[in-house]
Amino acid sequence: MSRDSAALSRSGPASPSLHRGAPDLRTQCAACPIRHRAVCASCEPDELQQLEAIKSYRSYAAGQRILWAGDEMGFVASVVQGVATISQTLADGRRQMVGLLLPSDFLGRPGRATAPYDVTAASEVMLCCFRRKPFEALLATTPHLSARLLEMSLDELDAAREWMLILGRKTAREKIASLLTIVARRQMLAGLRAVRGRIVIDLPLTREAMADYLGLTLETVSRQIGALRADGVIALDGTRRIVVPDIRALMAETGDDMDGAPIA
Amino acid sequence: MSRDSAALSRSGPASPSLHRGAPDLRTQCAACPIRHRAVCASCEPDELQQLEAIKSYRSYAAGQRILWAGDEMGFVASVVQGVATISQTLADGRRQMVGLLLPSDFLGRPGRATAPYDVTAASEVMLCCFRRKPFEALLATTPHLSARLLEMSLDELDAAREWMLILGRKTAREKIASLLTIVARRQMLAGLRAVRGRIVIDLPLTREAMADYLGLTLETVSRQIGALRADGVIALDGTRRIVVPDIRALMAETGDDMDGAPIA
DNA sequence: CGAGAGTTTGATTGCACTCAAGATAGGTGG
DNA sequence: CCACCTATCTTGAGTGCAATCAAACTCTCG
Repeated sequence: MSRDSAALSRSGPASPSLHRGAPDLRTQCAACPIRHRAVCASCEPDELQQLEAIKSYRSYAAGQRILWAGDEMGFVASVVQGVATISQTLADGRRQMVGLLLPSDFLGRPGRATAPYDVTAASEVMLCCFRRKPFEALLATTPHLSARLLEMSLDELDAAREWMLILGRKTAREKIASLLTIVARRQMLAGLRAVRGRIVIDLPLTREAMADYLGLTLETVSRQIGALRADGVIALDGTRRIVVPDIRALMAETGDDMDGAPIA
Repeated sequence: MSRDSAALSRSGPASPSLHRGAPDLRTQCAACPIRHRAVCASCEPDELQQLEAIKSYRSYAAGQRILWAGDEMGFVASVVQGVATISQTLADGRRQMVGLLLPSDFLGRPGRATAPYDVTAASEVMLCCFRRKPFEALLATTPHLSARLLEMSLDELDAAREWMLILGRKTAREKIASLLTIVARRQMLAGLRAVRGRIVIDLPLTREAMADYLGLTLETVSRQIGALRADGVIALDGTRRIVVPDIRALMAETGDDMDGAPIA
């Protein structure tokens, strides 16, 4: 998972690196890969300038904790690159992932000072962090920002509700197919890998992380992925990369109504 | 469930009644029971006046569908009174509740024209409906409104995530205890029934609706409620009213960390 | 008092969990 | 370059919790 991460992580794995002040390409919003999908998507140049003044980049190594539940949160952030997970733990250690953060997703809640969930980098992750207090001030005076945040929050709520259906009512096999479909859809929206029906899903999640997403055990995840492979619905390229020869066949395994749009 | 509903429903069960124009007590926001918790909570008098111009009340009988997935939505609304459910259905009929609407909760999504979920009245329900288009216009010009809606959406997202943990990782017994705890907490926040530890939960949900909430079957719900009763954790007053002699004992059954605030 | 929805209880089944080895792969140091 | 080491993943056997199938019971309500 550190195939192409050399350029990204210059700091040690233990402490996030701060690139603030470096007149790097990455500090210019205009060249930002998530410019048109993140919370800042509808901001005007002058509004971006205000955001630039309170932002800084932080990188995290795969596996590194970004936040612990209960931590003081001095910032909110956009995910620029990589995948992070939001999870909750029961008294006896049972864990459930409650959020999957992909590039352009927003992390943190304005008005909340302490993190209610654990956040962990699943792959190499780069965040664009905004100091919380000034961000909240901007939010109050910048409709372009608050309207976009509302829209993103409502999208997340929809995603959470789809996820509830998966957790509450789907079989193990349907859960796996649903997860793969969801990630494939997100990757397509981000403009990646749409090669004539043959879709490659890069899922930097361990079997255990998938199990925590789906409310299963890692053994069941492994068995069901094996079964989908044996049935020709998916193929594996290593353990973390999944090739889907026919996305419609995969979607037929999710248990959903097939009324929705083909893929996106 | 129609014990005290005579004053509420003047319309037949099939078609919602519209009280618009009647200079009734209920049409005055100042006297509204959810005035300080709903989406309009932080609005100034002049802003309320603008809302009054686009609002109307609708009542629904217990069991009546409020919206079907795919329906055109001409309005968004606040729940004034009663309980409604938001649910999703799989191709073969499996159903999962993905939202529980209690008084002051908001229904609908600005910018969305068609309902993605089924919405059903679980008890007698009264909605305060705002025509969607003018509401969206107000939202764009009224920070008091949009900020409150953002806050409420983020609260709902938190609730959805707590719910995911319940669906994904809790046992049947823990699920029941969690549902009761959540409803008890909401009722306390609404200022009801805090009689010296002895809490009465009015849950106008059938066993089947609870099952749809928790990702269980109605038989399992019945059995686990029976088990909690047999263990003295709860008592029943009819089938829909639950008495909790010791809320801490109930919360101990949820599987959660007991770090959180006692009740609220 | 009968009808029907809703609820409870019982018997059995089955899917996913648990416990337990192995297999594979990525990374490290000799 | 290879052998090793640890993570991760796969596979197997047996169990258990909740689902399923089935029937009796209990409220309201007409």
